Amino acid sequence: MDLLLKDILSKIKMPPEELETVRGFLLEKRIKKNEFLFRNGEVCNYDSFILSGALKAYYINPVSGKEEILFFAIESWWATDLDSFANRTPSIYNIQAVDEVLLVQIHHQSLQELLQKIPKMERYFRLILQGYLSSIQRRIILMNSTTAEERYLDFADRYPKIIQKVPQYLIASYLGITPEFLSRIRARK
Amino acid sequence: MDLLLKDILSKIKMPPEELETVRGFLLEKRIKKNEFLFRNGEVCNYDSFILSGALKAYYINPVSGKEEILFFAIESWWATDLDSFANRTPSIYNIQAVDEVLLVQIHHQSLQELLQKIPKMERYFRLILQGYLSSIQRRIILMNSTTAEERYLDFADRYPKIIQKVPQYLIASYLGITPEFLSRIRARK
DNA sequence: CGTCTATTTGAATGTACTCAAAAGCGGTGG
DNA sequence: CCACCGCTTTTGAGTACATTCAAATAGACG
Repeated sequence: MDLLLKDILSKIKMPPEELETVRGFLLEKRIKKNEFLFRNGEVCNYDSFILSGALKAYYINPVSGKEEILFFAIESWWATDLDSFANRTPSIYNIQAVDEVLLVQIHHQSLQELLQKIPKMERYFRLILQGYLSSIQRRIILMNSTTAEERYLDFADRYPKIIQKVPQYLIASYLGITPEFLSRIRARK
Repeated sequence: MDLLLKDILSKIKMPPEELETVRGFLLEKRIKKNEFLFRNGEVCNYDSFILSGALKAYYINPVSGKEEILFFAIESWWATDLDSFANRTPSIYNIQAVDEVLLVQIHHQSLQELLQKIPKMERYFRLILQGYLSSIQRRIILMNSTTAEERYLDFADRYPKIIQKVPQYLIASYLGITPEFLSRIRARK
């Protein structure tokens, strides 16, 4: 839990007693390998901050019927389907534990109350979103302007921790290529 | 300017006198076809809300040397390089007017003051970011799981206004394909 | 050790790209 | 009003990057 409180303090100023109030809205949760945070079709009720472990978000390609990775999330990241969480709509993807994961969660309803009680937290979440928007935009640029090989090298460079714990066929899926082709890319280095 | 104030009221509650305070932080600006909002390498000092017209954001592919469209923006959208604007770093792309554009702008410094004076605006901008994050994530899914043809049909369907004003080779660039290939796609319908 | 899953290798194929050239189209000036 | 210019779109031929399907290896785990 402290990892989250530290993250908050790194982004906004907050006196200790307010921080304790924030703590009161949070829940710790442990989920086992392969368990789901939520599934396609459910409304996502929690926003989850990762203390340790890794999650994968994926959807099923309606044409091929295969799993496709949307993103991975590791410690210090928030993971949710924001559209589902914020607008109370069924999620279009799944989030599942890659290994054992320790989380801090906040329920949708609690978040509304927290934002009401401590409006400063609006700023915290705005800054979080801002960071994600930059990184996802960077990913779009990468997808449009580079070959699979460059994307793989960039990913390996940027997220070595993920490469270590996640099987190669999931990395391939994240990069938008087949596992066979990723294998060939790695072979020619 | 009213289009923006209406947008704010559609997302958060705000008494008229506060809304007038917000107005005081804003500037109207008209830019001509092909003029730039900012260029690659500059720090982006304004966040701009579009009242009318269309903008394109693009970067130069370092390998091919060609322009690649990151996004288009039309009325009721905010346009900026958020990373540059928020973190005072040089922008990695350009934003240029596709036709004559009417904007409401807020300077980076003014925004800090506005957020201080009217913290409710944190919420407005958080909600804006939330919407963009959802739509950009949707775009990633589309890029990974569909062919160029499906992407074009989806785009044509979703943004008919943009199709009307933007030349085809820019649409191709946005979709991550060559103009020749887009031409062939359209031919086979 | 055997089973199940993940990775690698091979061959044929497809989607999209490159380069080149032709055709279309809109504006401007003679 | 037509001719020409510059720019966009289309068409053609050859090529490259990445996929599919199939089969062989390699690894992990009970």
